[in-house]
Amino acid sequence: MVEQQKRNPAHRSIARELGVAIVSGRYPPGAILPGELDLAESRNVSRSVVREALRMLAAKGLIDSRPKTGTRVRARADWNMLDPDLLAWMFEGEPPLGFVDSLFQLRIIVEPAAAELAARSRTTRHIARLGHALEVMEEKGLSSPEGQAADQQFHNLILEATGNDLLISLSGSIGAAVRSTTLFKHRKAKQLRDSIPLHRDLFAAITDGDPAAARAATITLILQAQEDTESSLLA
Amino acid sequence: MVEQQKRNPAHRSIARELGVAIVSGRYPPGAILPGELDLAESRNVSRSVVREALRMLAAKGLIDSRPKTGTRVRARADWNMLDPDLLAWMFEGEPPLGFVDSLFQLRIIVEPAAAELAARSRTTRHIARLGHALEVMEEKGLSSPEGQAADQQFHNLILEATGNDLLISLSGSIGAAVRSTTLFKHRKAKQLRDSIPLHRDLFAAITDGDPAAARAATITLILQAQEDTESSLLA
DNA sequence: TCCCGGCTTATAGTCAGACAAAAACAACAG
DNA sequence: CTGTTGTTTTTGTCTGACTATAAGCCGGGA
Repeated sequence: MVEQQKRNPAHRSIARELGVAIVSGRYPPGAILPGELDLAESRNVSRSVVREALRMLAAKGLIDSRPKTGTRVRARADWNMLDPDLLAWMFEGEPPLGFVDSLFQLRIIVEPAAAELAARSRTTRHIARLGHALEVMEEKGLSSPEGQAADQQFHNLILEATGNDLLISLSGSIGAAVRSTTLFKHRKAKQLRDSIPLHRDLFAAITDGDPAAARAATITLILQAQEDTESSLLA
Repeated sequence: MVEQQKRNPAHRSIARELGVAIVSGRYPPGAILPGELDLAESRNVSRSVVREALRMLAAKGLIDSRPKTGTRVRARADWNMLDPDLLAWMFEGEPPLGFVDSLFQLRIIVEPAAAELAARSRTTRHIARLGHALEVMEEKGLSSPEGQAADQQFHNLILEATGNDLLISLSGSIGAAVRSTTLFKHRKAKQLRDSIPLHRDLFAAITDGDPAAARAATITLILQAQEDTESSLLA
């Protein structure tokens, strides 16, 4: 079963390129990007491709186009920071330290509360799938790609168990960002603490239907991840 | 100072129309929408306009296009539920009751935590602006457009005071959705309880730098809004 | 002097038609 | 039955033209 590699239409890569340029500050808020014709010529693509790329960025709140004025980068407050693409673009370059802090602050707000909800409304189906993900993590270890994928799925399953569509959507966004920070962790840190026992605690709390324990286990888990991540960013 | 009315390019309205059709279930996940040429002809626009609209929907995670297969509606889990446009489209028709519940569940998770943070890291500048918004609310009342705008801004300012970009972005999304539910409240409910005293409590807690009180006041505020909203939805 | 209305003009917005490329499906050969 | 090859449908890309919009200038009037 091979994972279908992502197709790559021109408008997608142009959007990515411009998106990275914007979030990395090369085109700061208020700046006006080159005209559609210039962009098309410099990238050797047609104007339609450029326009479709710009529409995508506009849909994410990054830019605003109007005749005569051109295409202007909108204020950061208007950006859809929780868009998975946008988060991924943020981590293309070096992630600003403050941004990593913001991410963990959001996780520490959302995920413990979600774990609490999950402990209340989980079904046996959820428990089974969580158990399976945990097993994979234990067998393959957290350094392996399979183990990391299982880790991702473990956390996604918890949010899914809450039955709240908005939280599930957050799951995808935060997950994408966490995937990126995990890269940094494993790139720089020599020795990471083993988080599998903590995952086991969390699993037990959810299985037992113990919201308070689920919240506590999640908080511990995130704080540990934060310490590991920050120490590797400073290295 | 007139509020600039929103420009309305064709690709935007087509995107809106298709977006509403998708979130309202007329094109359920897995369904394949009509070909670009059909869409263009039936809407009396050119194919480029349709394509740009589709790119916008794709950027929000709603659809996925590929040659030969056509354009397919993606699974709900892939949608960017926190996108302000998407939230607005959800409320175009009648908002599903479960969705309103999800929204309040998210608010009760995020906003009290944000108020706590705000009480810790607020600056005098924030306090001044919060105070001003509160004054406007008191003078104009919550039934007036100005009062409601001030209410919105009050809550946005709190999230802004946290200094967390991701939370600020959530502010825009949640705010857009709340604006829609507020419409329902005032449309159907005869008498709403006055929430201004609660806002005053919250303001005082943030000014005093009392995180626990800020959390408590916010919880009360949201619960009251939830009760009012749900009673008007049932009416 | 200052304000207002019309003019100019650069830029995004829209249109039309053509060809390229991907991929599902069918037909065919082994 | 299986692998391969061709066919065909649909999105993807290109080109070039025209339209609509709005910023900024310029001139006329209070």
